[in-house]
Amino acid sequence: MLDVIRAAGTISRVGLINATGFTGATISTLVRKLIDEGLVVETGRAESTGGKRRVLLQLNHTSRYAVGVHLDHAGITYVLTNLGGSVVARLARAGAGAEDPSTVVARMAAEVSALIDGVDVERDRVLGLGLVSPAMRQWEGYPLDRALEQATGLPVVLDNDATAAALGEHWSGGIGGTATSAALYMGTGIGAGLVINGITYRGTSGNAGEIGHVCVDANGPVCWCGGRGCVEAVAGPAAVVASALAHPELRLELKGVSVASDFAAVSRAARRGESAALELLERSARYVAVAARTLANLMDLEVLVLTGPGFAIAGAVYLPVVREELERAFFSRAAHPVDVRLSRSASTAPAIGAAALVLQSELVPLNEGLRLPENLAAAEPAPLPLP
Amino acid sequence: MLDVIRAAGTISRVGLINATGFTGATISTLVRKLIDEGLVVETGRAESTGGKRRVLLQLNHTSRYAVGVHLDHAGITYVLTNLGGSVVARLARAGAGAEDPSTVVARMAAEVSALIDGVDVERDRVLGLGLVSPAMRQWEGYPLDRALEQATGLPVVLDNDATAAALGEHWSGGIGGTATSAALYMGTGIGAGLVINGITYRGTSGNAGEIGHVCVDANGPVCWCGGRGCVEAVAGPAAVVASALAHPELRLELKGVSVASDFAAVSRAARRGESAALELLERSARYVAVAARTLANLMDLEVLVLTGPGFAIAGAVYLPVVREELERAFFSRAAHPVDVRLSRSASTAPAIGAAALVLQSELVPLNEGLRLPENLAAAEPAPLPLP
DNA sequence: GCAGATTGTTAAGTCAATGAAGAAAGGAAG
DNA sequence: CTTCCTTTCTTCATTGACTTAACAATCTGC
Repeated sequence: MLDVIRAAGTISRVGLINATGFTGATISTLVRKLIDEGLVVETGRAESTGGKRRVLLQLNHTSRYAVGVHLDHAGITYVLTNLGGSVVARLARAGAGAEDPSTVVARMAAEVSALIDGVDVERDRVLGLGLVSPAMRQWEGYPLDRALEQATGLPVVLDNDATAAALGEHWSGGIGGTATSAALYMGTGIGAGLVINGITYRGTSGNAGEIGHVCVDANGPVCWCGGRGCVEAVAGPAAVVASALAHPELRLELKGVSVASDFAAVSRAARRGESAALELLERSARYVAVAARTLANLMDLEVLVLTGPGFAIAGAVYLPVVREELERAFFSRAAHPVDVRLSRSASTAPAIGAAALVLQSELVPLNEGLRLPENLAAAEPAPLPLP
Repeated sequence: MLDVIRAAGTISRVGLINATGFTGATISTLVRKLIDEGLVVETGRAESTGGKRRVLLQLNHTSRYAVGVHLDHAGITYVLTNLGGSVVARLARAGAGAEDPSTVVARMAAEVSALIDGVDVERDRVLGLGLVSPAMRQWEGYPLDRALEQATGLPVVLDNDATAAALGEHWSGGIGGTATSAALYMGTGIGAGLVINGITYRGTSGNAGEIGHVCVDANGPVCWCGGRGCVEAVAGPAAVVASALAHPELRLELKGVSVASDFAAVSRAARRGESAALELLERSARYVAVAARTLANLMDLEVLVLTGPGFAIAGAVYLPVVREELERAFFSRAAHPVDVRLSRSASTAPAIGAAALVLQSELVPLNEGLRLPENLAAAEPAPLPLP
């Protein structure tokens, strides 16, 4: 319901009737409830279609907020977004380093407070805190979400970068009401987040969208995952950096500090016009494009967004290549195109996506999503034969 | 609800409470309704867990039936299945050939009647007719489903082979209650059907699961779809047959009659021990396995079933190769394995799947499935500024 | 045979959504 | 301006799915 209003931007009650299939009566009461809660406002009138003019509705963007946190090796990024997913405050601080978990949590809580107070948003308008973090090194077993919940007093939602980014694009990226979209995320590796009918698809063990290990060359080099020719091994950021280091003409300031910073260095070199660097990126782009086509064919995608720090810096190289591949070879292109776009906020996508997770989880009732996994095989005692 | 009973095989009311999350009261009334309708029967008691013993429930397999029809170039296959998806009658007849659509429909109606009457099943216990057919040549525009509905007096459901086969395996293949499963279907080409949480995923334009055009070699030969190195172009049945025809040692009785029969000939040769034929199939299997890994990684699959006429005859070659690939290189194998199996009824899978479509559509209420695609962008007149 | 545990049913209440009826707002023809 | 029609939006009684609470029915163990 809210998702439909969000997708449309501006819509009337009659528009909602058509979009949702509910009856006028239902829409009427539902909309009034949303208006009473302050989530929706009436913003104007449409031209008449022969009778009474329609009243137009919009999300009340300033009625609720969400905090998104991207915890990474390099640093911690905080954003505060409004109901529309727009960033209203931003903060970047040092990463966790070797600090003690509880110390970091305390610091994060303080920094979140600073973020919220800095723009004078009332605390009770903040719905919660979304957190995106890589599989954390020595934090094994530490209940990060519980601790943060305690320390900040906000509900905490956890997820991975690609899934969060996909939801962030769905929520705020102007994707509209498309049924199936995906976000290609390039950070240290390559991942994909999948959004189907407005809800994220995570798969059996939360690893859906592992596009990094899609095979693009059955006879290619062996990947650490056990397969051959995975995109990540052939064309991921680490592979690009490795090629650059091995390249005779490319003696950049690559010191193997981190994959992310070295990949950025290669991208800068390409932008400066160094053809060797550009070639490396274009080669990578061709493989990534092939993996994107594979994904689009399997899921019958409508929208694909390139996002994450990797595409923030090198998106200009990748976008045309991926777009061309899908225009030329997407299987269902006769039925519909795949809209390939570059995120407008690729570098902060994880943090924004983390905030979107909160908006989604707090505002979309469960029954509008997919049902919970059914815990079958519930202990059943042995059956006895009938008398 | 019915799906949970089906998945469990035998389950008590308390088991249903745990599996569905509903309360005892709800289960009680719901189960009584199902028993009154004859869909479910009480079949025994479980051992006590300290108090009253649980009453065990099962689907009443003989209470309802469904007809599945596979309309193909080679012939028409009919099956009648019971509520459990087991075949109780089977019929194979000549294909449509160049006959007039209305003639074929009349013949099909007669053959369906013969099928049902042959095993003395009451007509009103037959829920409907599922139909699987390839994109039909000159039948363009003919309302096949409506005509069949008229001629047989049964509700008709249409779908494609791979999707139907996947649902058939989900319903009757002993897959149980797994959340995500897929069927790899090999007929004239290669396709995949996806079942997520018991409902089929079709994608934006009904083309989801187009695994035939997953890329397994970014530098491979150009496929008719526009891409390079698609599995179907590199290792599909047609590619295997083409290699066999070009092979110097393999002068089989291949006359290029049809891909299906020629692929079967190659498979028979391999089974006879002709090493050249076996090598061709094993090469194909390696590529198919790689595509299967790609699919499993993207969807985070739990179960993958090989089915369709292609695997019916050559499954023994493909199964171990696919299984090995997924055991060795499936990304999430640490979290859970992918159960790869060969369908027990691979050759009739489309027909059985067609029947399963009926069981699903007639018995699983809409609200338990995914919601309908929302037709957004409903004509909205131009907005006027606020006064 | 009785206490305590467990299973299953019934009855009353809640909540989301609906259909039917009407109120409110506008346009067009006289 | 009045009358009539269309369209939008609301109100209200009803339905259906589900829940809580109380109770009835079985079974085990002592």
